[in-house]
Amino acid sequence: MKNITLKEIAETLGISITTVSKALKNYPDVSPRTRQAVMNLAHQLQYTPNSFAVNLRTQESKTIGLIIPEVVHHFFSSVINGIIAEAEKNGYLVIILQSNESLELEKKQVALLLSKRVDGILMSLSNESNDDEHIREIIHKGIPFVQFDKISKLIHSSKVIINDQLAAMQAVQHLIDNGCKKIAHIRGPVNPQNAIDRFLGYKKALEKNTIPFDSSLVYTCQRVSFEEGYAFAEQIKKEHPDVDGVFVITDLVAVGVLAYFNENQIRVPDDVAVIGFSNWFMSQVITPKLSTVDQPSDEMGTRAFQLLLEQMIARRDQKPFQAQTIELKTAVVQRESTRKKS
Amino acid sequence: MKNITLKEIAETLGISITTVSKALKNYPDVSPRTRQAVMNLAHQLQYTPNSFAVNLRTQESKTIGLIIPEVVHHFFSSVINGIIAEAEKNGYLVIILQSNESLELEKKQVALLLSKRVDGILMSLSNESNDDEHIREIIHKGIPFVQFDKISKLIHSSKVIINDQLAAMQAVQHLIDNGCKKIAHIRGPVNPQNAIDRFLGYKKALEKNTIPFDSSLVYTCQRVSFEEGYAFAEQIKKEHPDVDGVFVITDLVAVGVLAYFNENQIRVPDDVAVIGFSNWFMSQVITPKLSTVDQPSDEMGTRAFQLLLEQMIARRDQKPFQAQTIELKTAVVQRESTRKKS
DNA sequence: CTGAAAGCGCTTACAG
DNA sequence: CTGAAAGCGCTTACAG
Repeated sequence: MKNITLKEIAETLGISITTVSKALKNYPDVSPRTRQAVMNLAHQLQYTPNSFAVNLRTQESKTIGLIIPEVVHHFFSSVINGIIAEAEKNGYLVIILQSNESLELEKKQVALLLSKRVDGILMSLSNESNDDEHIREIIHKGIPFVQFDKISKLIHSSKVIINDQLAAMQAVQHLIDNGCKKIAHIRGPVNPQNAIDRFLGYKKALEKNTIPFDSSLVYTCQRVSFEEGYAFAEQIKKEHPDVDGVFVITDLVAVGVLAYFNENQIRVPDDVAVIGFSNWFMSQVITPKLSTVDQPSDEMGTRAFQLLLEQMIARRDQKPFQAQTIELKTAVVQRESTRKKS
Repeated sequence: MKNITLKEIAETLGISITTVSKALKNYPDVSPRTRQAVMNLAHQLQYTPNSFAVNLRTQESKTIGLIIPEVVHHFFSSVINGIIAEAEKNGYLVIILQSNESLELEKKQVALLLSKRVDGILMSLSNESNDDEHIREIIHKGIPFVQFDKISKLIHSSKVIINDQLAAMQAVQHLIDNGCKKIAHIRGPVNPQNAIDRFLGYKKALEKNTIPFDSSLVYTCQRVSFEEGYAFAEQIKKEHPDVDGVFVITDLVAVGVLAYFNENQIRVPDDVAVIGFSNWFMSQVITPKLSTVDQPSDEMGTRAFQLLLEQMIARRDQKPFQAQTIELKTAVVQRESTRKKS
């Protein structure tokens, strides 16, 4: 089936393409009669503008790119949800790419989006990202760009984040308030800023409560998986049988910890209390229900898109734009895994 | 930063745009020297073709659209994963839209993708979809189209599915083999084909085992949520205290059922066995671990894209194309929620 | 081997 | 109020 063009409408009506175009776009300098005739015919023929031509003419595609480490991930899929909803509301479509936590893939994907000439890019960094060249390229090209969740502090751009350090401090304080004396931390990989910040929050909380920091109580994930949680739980119990609290980088890993404890008759929270991070759905349905730090994922997506939109508009209108950082609120959610009998 | 165009390369080199274009695309009728010079300069200037112009010229965008009921959903997010990986491998980008199980939104999204002139559309129907007009529009326009998972039998297109009826039969047979005599079914909404088929599979399994079908044992979800599972579990126990097995439309709902049973000292599987569907990640970490039907989600995405690609290629080459249906294998996964002591 | 020209389908500054 | 024309940046059939 052929697509209708302005030309066909113009020919049918015996007027010029220019006038048809103007009528359709409600330019004021078209007579009401002509406008009406054009509108009617366009509607009747179900005319839709050829977006390829519009893109070329206007130099925008009303499409943005999103690069995210993983899609099958409760937190990230919720962020995606927020982004695509907000984008659609504003007439934008979203191309989603998954970096799989690989810097190499991430670089390729940035190049891909750049060559596709998306109007803007939203990004959460992969764990391997310690090299910023590809990101600087985005900014250097003047493409609107917003980082969220896993960001690089070294890149000057808009950001939507939480205060990971504070949130982690509160989580660990929560363990301490529940009577924990010897707290292990299963941290994320070495690169990501949020893993670093959560680790620093853990340290600070100990310090504040004059609990000595012991680096042998810190376990570092590579892939941030359920399996690692399980394995580290075992290792913790072997190496430090007297650990009575564990603060875990994210819920998925914490669930692995619980699985090991459950299977080995280690009572949670009585023997060891466990707190996760991110408030994944599964945390409220497992046994025992996992205490965690709630992090507004949907809102993170929404706000990230809004920030990007502001920047895209400023760019189109050739107005200056100030990068902004939005910090979202978090909250400790107490469930069974930390509720010690007192 | 301005983008480099063919024109600039041509002017710098003192040759024509035509020749630059041909050199870059490795046309044979360009002298090696010229080609080399063009290649060098293009590389040096980091030339990337303006995809807007290429799209307009070639009438394709190397972009496909995906409409899916929900993103924050273990099964669907895994399918997305399969799709975007396979698409990227083949040089395609994916625009993702979420219908939120709303027919109205779904229709808008189809129109949006059509007006964006994506090269193809991949779709899993919303629960409300009983009206096919918007889908027929896709096919009528000649846009390559593949349905997966939640399909309409009435639409003639390529499809990637599982045999829901058979899979459900096997799940219920599994309950029967484990000694269940009175089996309830928490089914999906009335519209979706897979909810209908799973229900039919349930009926068939009963029939085959000469267990009388009792419609009061069938409970119908509206939103297919954890909460509904919880509520129906309670209702089942009130209305039919002697039910000893429940087959649930999907794991998320089954987890709700387990939650109610756990909280009310109803022992699973000893008092009631429970089997879900789809093999969500959380099913293996809850207590008791949920038996379910495994459904290859990643592969479903991969195959759906492959089918779409075949059709896109056939269209480009003006070759005929036969719609195909791929049926993927499923398997009952036994875990704790059905392992009765015998 | 090279290049002038047409054309993809729009938008918009400009002339009348 | 209407329209001819230029131009966005490519690709490709065609001529030389």
